[in-house]
Amino acid sequence: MSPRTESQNAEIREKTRATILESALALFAIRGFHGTSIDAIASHAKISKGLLYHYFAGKKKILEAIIYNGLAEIETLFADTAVIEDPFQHIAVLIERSLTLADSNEHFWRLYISLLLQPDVWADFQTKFLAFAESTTDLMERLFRDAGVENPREEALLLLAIFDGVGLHAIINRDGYPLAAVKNLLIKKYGQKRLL
Amino acid sequence: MSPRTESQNAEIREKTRATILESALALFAIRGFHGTSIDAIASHAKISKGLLYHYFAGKKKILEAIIYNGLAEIETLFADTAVIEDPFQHIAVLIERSLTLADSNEHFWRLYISLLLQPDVWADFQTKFLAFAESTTDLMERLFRDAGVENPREEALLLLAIFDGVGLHAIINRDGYPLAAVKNLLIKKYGQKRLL
Amino acid sequence: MSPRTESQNAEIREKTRATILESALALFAIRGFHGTSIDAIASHAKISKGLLYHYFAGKKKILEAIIYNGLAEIETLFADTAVIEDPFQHIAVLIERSLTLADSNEHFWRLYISLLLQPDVWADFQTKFLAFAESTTDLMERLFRDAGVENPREEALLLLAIFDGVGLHAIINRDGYPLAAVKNLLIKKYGQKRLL
Amino acid sequence: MSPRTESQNAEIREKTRATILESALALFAIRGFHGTSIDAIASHAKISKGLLYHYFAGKKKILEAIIYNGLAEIETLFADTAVIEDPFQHIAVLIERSLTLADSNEHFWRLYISLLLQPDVWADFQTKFLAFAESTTDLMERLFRDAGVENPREEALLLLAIFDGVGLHAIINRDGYPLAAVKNLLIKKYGQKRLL
DNA sequence: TATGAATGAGCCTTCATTCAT
DNA sequence: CATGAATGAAGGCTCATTCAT
Repeated sequence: MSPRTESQNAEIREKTRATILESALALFAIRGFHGTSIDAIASHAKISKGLLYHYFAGKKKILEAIIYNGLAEIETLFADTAVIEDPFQHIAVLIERSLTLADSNEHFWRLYISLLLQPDVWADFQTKFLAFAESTTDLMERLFRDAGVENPREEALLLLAIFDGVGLHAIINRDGYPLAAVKNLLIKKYGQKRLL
Repeated sequence: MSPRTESQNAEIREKTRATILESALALFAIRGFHGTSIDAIASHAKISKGLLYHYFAGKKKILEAIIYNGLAEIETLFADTAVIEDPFQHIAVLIERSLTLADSNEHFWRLYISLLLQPDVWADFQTKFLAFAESTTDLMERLFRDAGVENPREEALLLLAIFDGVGLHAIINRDGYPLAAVKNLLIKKYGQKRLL
Repeated sequence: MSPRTESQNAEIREKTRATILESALALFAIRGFHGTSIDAIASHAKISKGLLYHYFAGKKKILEAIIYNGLAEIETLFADTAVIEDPFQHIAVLIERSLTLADSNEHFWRLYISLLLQPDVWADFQTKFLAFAESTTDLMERLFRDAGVENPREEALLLLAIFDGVGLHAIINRDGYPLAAVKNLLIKKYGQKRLL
Repeated sequence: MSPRTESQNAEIREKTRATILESALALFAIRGFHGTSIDAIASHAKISKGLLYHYFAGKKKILEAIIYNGLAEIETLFADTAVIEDPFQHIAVLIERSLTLADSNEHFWRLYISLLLQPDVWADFQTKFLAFAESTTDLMERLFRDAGVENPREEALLLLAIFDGVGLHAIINRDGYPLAAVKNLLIKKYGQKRLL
């Protein structure tokens, strides 16, 4: 057999890497970082332990890659909302997308909250996240201020807390949670001139 | 010499037991269940590993005792609010107490959210908690209905999500979070006839 | 209350000591020396661990006392057979008593065979036992020689092996073993002029 | 570099597995199951503790494998005797092989008797063994009946007890035991028309 | 005489990581 | 690129023994 071409190899690499990350995320999310073994990840990804170490230097590096990817995805999701001019519509879109995110990225969500609660696993992440949260809060505060709302800072903090709270409940209750109804209620409350 | 009296022993046992539970909670909260070793708990409690097993049959039993105590404490906190007649005042008191709880019982709070997110550790807890959540939601829904609010079920779900969301943020940000201001905003929004 | 008299104390001591030894024997016999914990012995004897150490300096000392008692009992059992003059009758009585012993002292029997097979537990015992076996073999050999049997040494070794073999099977099969029938067969074979 | 071929791995596994079983048997036999640590087995086999668990899921599984192998070996040893037509010769061959076995498989022998005496370690084995013993007894009874001997059942039970009794003594006395002489005596007694 | 809290060494087992192929 | 055998440290748990009362 002829050897693989370089681009074939690159493709394989990328695919294997993705498989590992998906497997690790699925397990970390449900069992936690310490509760997930390298063996379990390799099994889930259907590769050997040795190969896994070819792709990632250690368990923590896998976690780092997951977080990196996850945050990037989130940033992408919100990147194009900046062009929305009307602050109320902007807020409505943020509500819509945030809650959709919790629904579609359940695993990442579980992991990310867990990591925030247990800073011991990876203190770095704490810092990185707080920076992200800070900038999001600032954006939201600006929107509320532009909308002429009283106490824009507190309203911003509250709405962001609502995102996490609703996301949390939606994930925990899973099938039983009326996410759409709650989302609508929120949009009704926030997506118009007079805050309810 | 005569042996210790039974009450002397009971006192010793109660004290040591409490120390162990406190130590375990402090560690579980920050490092997670799997991330906390029995050794660490024993060291923190300043007792030997062996003695720890004299008090608890295993790591999981410690967790169970912590959860049991924690839930009992929470139920106590809300037990006497039933007598409040005015639904708005009732809601205001619930807001007040819930958020105070997150602040004062930070460790339990961290642990409890983590457990909900990682059902693998103790599936039992999931069930027990969902029942608790269900009954709380029902109570809250009734209050909103009594208050003549539209969509009482969704409003109830939302407010409970807010409790957890704000609690989460308060805990994560710790010193930087203006919990009092957010609490006031909430009370202003919910503690009066016309929901804002 | 008046203090106990010295003789009352002595009585208590003797009784407690016996209880401990019985409990230990029952457990050692079934679970083995290493498989039996001090805790288990104390529980079985319904006394505290501390008290147990008042009576015996350690686990091994308990074993020693058990062996000592057991061997003494066996020696007693055979002591008065020396007066029997007819070698065939003598042999018949030895068969009778040996096999009865296995039946009545099951626990000691189990323990004693186990110790012989696992000399590591207590090498001392090995020596002590071999001496006992040697003297028993000599006695038996003399009986066979007096009876005019060919190969008295080998016959002696064989008969003693039969004792242990039958005892072993009787114990292992317990209820299902026709010990009486086998005993009769043996007495028929050995208790008469012409060996069968 | 390419990974080891499957057959290379199989060879390694088989070899290491055998080493572990041999080491474990040697130690279990002398010190008993509870008296033998995993550490001791690994040291004896000159592998790491971790590797041992790569091969066996636990201490008990090692024991099971040993028993399984041992019983298979014994069954092999007796499998081809069925063709012998003359019952006396058949019995003589069984005597020969049984006692040779005790001599050559000393370790397994020690272990197997110990396990029978201490059913607590592995109750399953008890059952499995009793079935084996039952079928052996049936075979032997048939032989005695074919040979026209009186009380064939009791004679069968007795001879099997003799196997175990002589084996036991041969093992305990080790170098000092005239196994050949006793074996000859037995063959003289049993290997001919008129039982002695 | 009697109790049971307390200790620490050691045991069984798991797991992140390395290495030979 | 890929495998799985191998290691060693650490984790959960047990247990003989000591000690204060």
